Amino acid sequence: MTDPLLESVVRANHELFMRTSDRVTRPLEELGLTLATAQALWAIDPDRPPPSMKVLAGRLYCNAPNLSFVVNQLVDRGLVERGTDPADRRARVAVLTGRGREIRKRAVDLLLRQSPFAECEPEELRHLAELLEQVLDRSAD
Amino acid sequence: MTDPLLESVVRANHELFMRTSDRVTRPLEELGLTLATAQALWAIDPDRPPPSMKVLAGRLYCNAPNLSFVVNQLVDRGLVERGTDPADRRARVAVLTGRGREIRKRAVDLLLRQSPFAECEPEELRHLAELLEQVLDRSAD
DNA sequence: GCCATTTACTTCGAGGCTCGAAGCACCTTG
DNA sequence: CAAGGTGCTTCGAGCCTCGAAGTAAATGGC
Repeated sequence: MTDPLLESVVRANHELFMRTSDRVTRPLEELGLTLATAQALWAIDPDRPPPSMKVLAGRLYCNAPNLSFVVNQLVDRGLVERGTDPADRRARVAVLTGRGREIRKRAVDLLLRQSPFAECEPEELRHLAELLEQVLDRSAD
Repeated sequence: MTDPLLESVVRANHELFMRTSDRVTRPLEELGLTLATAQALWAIDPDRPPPSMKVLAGRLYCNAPNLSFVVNQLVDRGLVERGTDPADRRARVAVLTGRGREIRKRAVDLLLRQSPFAECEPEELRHLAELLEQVLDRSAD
């Protein structure tokens, strides 16, 4: 009752993720980052309004205490500052510092270059992007 | 210098993995598994000769001590037994027990059903499988 | 055949990640 | 204004991961 095609796709998805993680762990250390902090940094787009803790936790599929822990690491490293949302004074937002923007740029660049997808032709990438985004949209909660 | 298409693909791949992990953690607990032990179990194909610790560690992108720890959990739960490779008596192999085969089947089934890819049309799956396997092969070490 | 080296694995200890429970501050509803 | 809900943090426990060190077996040089 298991679809071999589905199994192949899911396995490939997992393996591509793990392979990238494996390749990237060492170089990230030189930026003072772990995989968890790098992903959190990636999730803070400097060109958009700073996200609240709740929004960030949603993006990273983790819960509030975990996110608090990770953001603390970024704050300790001077990459992020906590702000207060004036519209809802309960909410804290994560704001990138100048150094945060710089390190984020380097971390994302590293993640992309080390990914097996980096060797794809533009045509393949276009195709993959379309298919994967479609799957993501369709499974949106 | 960052390719938006590449970024989109890498991000989608990561997100699909994390979303699956998130959905699957609770149900796996009912099988007595964590994500780490489930992945290890998945990596032991009952229809192939039992893999050595070294081979398993390679498949899971982890190092030897980590794998030892994870396999110990599977042994403690009665899902795996350690054997000795007669061709190289240094090497230990991971052999699924009867219960191991049963739980593995259920765990893999769960992983596939909960994956966002489960909602794909056969045509999409075929397409994705082809593209992703190609990326994997091309980046093989 | 013997000893040094290499390989496969395990144990141990430290540190990072993740989570539930509990508590605080603020918002919202009546 | 009171009661309940929401957003976040702290705390403690458990799991995951890794490097260092140690054991057993295979390999290579002599």
